[in-house]
Amino acid sequence: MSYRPEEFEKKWREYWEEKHIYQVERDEAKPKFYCLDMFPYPSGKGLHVGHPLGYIASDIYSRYKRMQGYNVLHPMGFDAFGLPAEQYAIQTGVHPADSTQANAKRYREQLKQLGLSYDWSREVKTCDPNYYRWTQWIFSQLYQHYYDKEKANAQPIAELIAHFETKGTEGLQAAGTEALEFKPAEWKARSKVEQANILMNYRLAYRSESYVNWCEELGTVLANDEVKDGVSERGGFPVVKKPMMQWSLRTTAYAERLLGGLEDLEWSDALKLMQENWIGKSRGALIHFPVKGMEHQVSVFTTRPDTIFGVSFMVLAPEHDLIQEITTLEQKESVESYIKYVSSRSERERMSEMQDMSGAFTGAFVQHPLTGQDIPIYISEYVLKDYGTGAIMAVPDGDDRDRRFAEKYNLPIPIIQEEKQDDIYIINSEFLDGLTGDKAVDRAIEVISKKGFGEAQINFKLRDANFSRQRYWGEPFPIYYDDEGIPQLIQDNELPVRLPGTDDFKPSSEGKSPLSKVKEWVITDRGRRETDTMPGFAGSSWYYFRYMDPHNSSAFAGEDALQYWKDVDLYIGGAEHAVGHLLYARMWCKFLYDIGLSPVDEPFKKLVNQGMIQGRSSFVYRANEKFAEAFLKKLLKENLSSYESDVLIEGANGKTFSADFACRFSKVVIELKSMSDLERYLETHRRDFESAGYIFLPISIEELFSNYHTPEVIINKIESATESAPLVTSCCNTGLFISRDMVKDRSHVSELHVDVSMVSEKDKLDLKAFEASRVDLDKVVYLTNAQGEYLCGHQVEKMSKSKFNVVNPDDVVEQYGTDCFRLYEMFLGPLDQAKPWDTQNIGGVSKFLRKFYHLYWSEDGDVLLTKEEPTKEELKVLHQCIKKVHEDIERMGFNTCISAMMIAVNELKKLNCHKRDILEPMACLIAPFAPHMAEELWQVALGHPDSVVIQAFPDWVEKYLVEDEIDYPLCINGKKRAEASFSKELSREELIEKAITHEDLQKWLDGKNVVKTIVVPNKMINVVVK
RNA sequence: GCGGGUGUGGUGAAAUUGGUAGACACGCUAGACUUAGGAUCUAGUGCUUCACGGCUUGGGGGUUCGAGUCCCUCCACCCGCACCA
Repeated sequence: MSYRPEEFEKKWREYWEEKHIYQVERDEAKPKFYCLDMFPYPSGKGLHVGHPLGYIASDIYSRYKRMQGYNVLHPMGFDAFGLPAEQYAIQTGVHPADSTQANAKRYREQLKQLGLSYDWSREVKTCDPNYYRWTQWIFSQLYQHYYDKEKANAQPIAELIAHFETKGTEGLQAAGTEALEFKPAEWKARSKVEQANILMNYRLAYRSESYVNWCEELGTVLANDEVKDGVSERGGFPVVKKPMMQWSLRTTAYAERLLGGLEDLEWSDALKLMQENWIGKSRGALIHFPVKGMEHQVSVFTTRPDTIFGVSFMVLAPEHDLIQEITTLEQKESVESYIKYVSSRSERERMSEMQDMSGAFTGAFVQHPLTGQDIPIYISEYVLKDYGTGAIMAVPDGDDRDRRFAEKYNLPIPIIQEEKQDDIYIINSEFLDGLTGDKAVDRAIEVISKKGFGEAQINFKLRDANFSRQRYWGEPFPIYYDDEGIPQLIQDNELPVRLPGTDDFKPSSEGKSPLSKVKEWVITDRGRRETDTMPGFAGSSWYYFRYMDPHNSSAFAGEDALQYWKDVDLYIGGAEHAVGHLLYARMWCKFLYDIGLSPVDEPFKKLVNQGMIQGRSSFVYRANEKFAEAFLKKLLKENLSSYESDVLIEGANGKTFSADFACRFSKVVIELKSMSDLERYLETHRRDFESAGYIFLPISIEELFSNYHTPEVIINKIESATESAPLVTSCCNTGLFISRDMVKDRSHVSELHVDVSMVSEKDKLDLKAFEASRVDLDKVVYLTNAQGEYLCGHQVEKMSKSKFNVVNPDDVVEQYGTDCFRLYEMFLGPLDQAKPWDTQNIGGVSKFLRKFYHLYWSEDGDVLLTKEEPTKEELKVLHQCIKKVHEDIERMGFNTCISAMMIAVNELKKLNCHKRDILEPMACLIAPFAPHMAEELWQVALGHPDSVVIQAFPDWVEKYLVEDEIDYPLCINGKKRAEASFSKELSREELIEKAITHEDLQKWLDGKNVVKTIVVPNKMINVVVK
């Protein structure tokens, strides 16, 4: 009986499930280990091969830890609220609750099929009312706290009110949106609404009118990390900045701690840097410039206060509050039209025209606090409203943008810096002259603060997170508005505020949530409910706590559970969450820590990003003849003579081609070294060609190949493709080269390359001959026929449904078995590296499993195991393997673990070893990687009554590893010239003696003097000669 | 523009602190035994040379007895951020 995973894998999965073997409870006697995967959003099409990479890695690690005696918490759940389900609902009418339910079910099945050791009894779903009840509860807590900058933690709002009543804002250290100032008496005199507004200025979850990213197409506001390149991350729709009344989280209050906390985390430097950049701390000064002839002042933040003598104009963001008040009558019109122009522009437009300076003069001036000069105030969109103070002092000699602006508007450019020996010195700046770098900055701040028109300041790029979404499928806020419009919390005992059922998910026009249309829900006795919902990151910001105690109905997690499980020891997931989820989750954790609920202030001790598994997308760019000719002319430049000739010339591998063919083909390949070159070329010139009336149509060719077998059909299909019906695909293959003539005349068949899988047996092409003539089809292929010409090629890119390059793991599992799939994903390369999915190596892994299996069983199904004493050699093989696997699992080097086991199996096979004493530990060793086979070997072959899952992971014994003889490379001047095996016991001198007298070295030593000898014990011997 | 990463055979990739470059696999070549469902086994396989040898970790330079690894410099690709004052 040979290795047939399909005959036992399912059996063991059922066995594990029946025995609840992965179910975990608190156990004070054992050390805990919390190993977490980033929970998936259950999208429509199920898992693809990229998903499981991280899951398998964390599963191997969890199983390893479990076998080492840890109490391992390894849960899974679903991030189930979010935009796609709702978009899908709008298109199809399927309620998000239903589609989410169905998708989650499918994900669960697929995950189970991968043999992952999750404790499913702890599953969480963010859209479950028993879950989001606590999301709402945590929101309430945020709402009821503010951030005390002095104590550096969150404090109850009641404290703030007490402070206002006794001291007003005096000595107040609360993080707020705006700096407010009032006396206790003034506070008491304020109306309820005014007081509520003041408190809003400090709450950690607050409502305010702010400039937000508005996405018309999605009908909602988006957080900064949900906007990429000026368009929405989901869907790629345009985004504009727009003032709106919105809920926000005061993430900025935690900026310093979010930055400082990174230090002790075991995260990759790259990831830490991404967070650091996002938080964007910078040191500088706040400087106030009095506006001439008015009470106002323009405050600016600058990191270079030492350039203050170089200021020649000021710039305000077009949204700056002061503009209305300072603009002179003469300038009013131009300022207003400029503001109007700016507000009409999308983020995309602003970004693409970054180099062009635009602006308007307000007519107002500030007075330079040191020189007394009049300095004009401009407005321009290059100054951002929400960074710093929304205004800058422009120093054209220090800043490139300021210089460009000055040049455009003919403003003076005072020279205040000089470069000498790689250092930049300040000049023409009185007391700053001759200073450089930090010294200059410090001195400037010193003088500025002494003279009282500014002070040192720290500034952050991080902004408060927008927390409102005008969408249906999210957590409702536990908020209603009373008669006076003051937001009021819904009491804890009334939670959850359930999401009402409705069939109308379309966002209403003026930026209102679909919930606003559910009248009977919105209107309550106490007032109108908040109709926005929370963003996707709300539920995912604390789910790691819920797994600790998922069924608790009186707390988000019980104290005992929190104390025991504490934090996540290992968190595995994609780098796409580097600044979104991971930052919010850290902030929520810090907040819960501040209010005494979390025992830790950082949730994820160690974090590993798995690399993306990319898909291989193939393309055909179709062009009519003119396009192709133009394209080729560009590429071939002067070579057009041969392009049109019929002369046969010699191609790459001594094969002859028509010049026509060879020229096009090889040139295209040579000129365009990669698909991205082609992409870039086409992108750059696309518009030119299109405007000249050429057709330009990207088509994927895969589906053609999977559905149609003959080249004729392929060509017909390509010809019939139109822009309205682009051809799309779903499988991987290499490229192809076809011309009409080649198809007609089968003698050319050697130049026709088609992937084997897409050709039926009788049409099988002469691939060998083709391979021999192959230039580099993987890069670019030129395709031509009577109707037009095509460029085919493929590109490695993110695996995604929209790119038609998705590979489904089910197919692979069905063909090779779960264990093989698991091993293969790990064997593909280092965990953290991005790699294209490619099944070409999978046979090797499958072979390895078979060999492993047949150490225990013969092909005929006889158990081969013997009770013989293992030899020294066999023990060495085993223990070397154990050691390597141990060490490599610890550093997440799963690919090399598998290599090590392959080596061991090859050696054991060579030794014809079927001894229990060797094979028992081997079964345990492979258990984290291939749990099904390990279980089969452990229980059936080895005859144990219990599961391999709970066995101890084998340990290596050093004495089996020692060698008596060491193979030394013998080097002359660092180059290996011979090899010899010497006893371990030999001294340095003896080794040198033996080396120098070694016969293979004599010809290298002959006539030379030995200058120096180097012996690295157990490693090498080097003789330096002259 | 700024920040980070990567670059090793035909391919995926190995190589604690500088110490035998290419482990382990795929593919390929030859042979064996067979022939059915992806076979298995043996040998070979970085390039080059008849050979001794020479060359080889993106290119160039340096430190060292010895460099994939350290330093300088240039190039290519990938990722993140981006009028952040």
